[in-house]
Amino acid sequence: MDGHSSCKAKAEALQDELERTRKENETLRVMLEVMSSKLSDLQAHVQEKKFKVQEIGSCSPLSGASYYYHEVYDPIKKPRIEIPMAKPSQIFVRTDSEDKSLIVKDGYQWRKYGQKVTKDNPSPRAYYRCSMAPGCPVKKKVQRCAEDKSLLVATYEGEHSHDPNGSPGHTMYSPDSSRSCISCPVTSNHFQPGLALDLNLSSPIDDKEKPSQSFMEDHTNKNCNSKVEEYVASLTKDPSFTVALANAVARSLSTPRVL
DNA sequence: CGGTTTTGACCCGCGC
DNA sequence: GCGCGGGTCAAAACCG
Repeated sequence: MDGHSSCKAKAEALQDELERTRKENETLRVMLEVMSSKLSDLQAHVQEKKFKVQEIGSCSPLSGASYYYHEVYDPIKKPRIEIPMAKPSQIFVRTDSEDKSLIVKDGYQWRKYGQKVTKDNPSPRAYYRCSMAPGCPVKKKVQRCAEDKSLLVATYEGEHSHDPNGSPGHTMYSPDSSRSCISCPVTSNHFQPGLALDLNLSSPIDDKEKPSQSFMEDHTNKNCNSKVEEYVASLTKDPSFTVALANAVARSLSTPRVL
């Protein structure tokens, strides 16, 4: 008699779990749909930007130069403003706000040549030059975001005259190229997740910056799952994401999408 | 000992 | 012309 009741209890437990899994699957399906929706929006956005860049290139007296839109985070005026300019690019890196070092790990070796406190930001700005190849013209400025101290803003100028391994060449790796990795989404109100790039593959493996591209890839692969978990966790904690999720669900119910 | 960091001084462009 | 502010220089200190 005991065996029979325990079997029944097990069956109920399994059914409960099955139900829970179904609900979880449903939730994940909705999230996937939202992600797909956002991806489509972003792709449309990128296409729009490309079109604008082409327009600027054809109108500008300096149309020979490569121009693109520079995304600038300006917490005082607007969440994001876009200024057409020649080549400097910005990345945002989430770090520990207690960490005083202005180090952005991006696969290159940098030599610091100056530090200044600027008027609009109490945090000092650090100036770096690329030290991987003599004569490499690339410079970068790193400064903490005035509003969000845990956020580092790195501004790059110029293009590397060598590859990330330090060997000379003209691969023209640039921080704004596709090697960027979204490893830690920024969920501040001023940012849309995915628009803030984070190159800081924060790992205690080695404090030195690794100039090896393969290191970056290996590291990315090893941490891929945990990063995805981190990403999902941060999304579910973000109230704005919850609102966006609700809106997206409402939208998908009113206008069914064909994927 | 060589490379890097720190930091005060200096330079230069810009607005008034 | 002057003052301000951002960017760079360069000597000293630091570090592995």
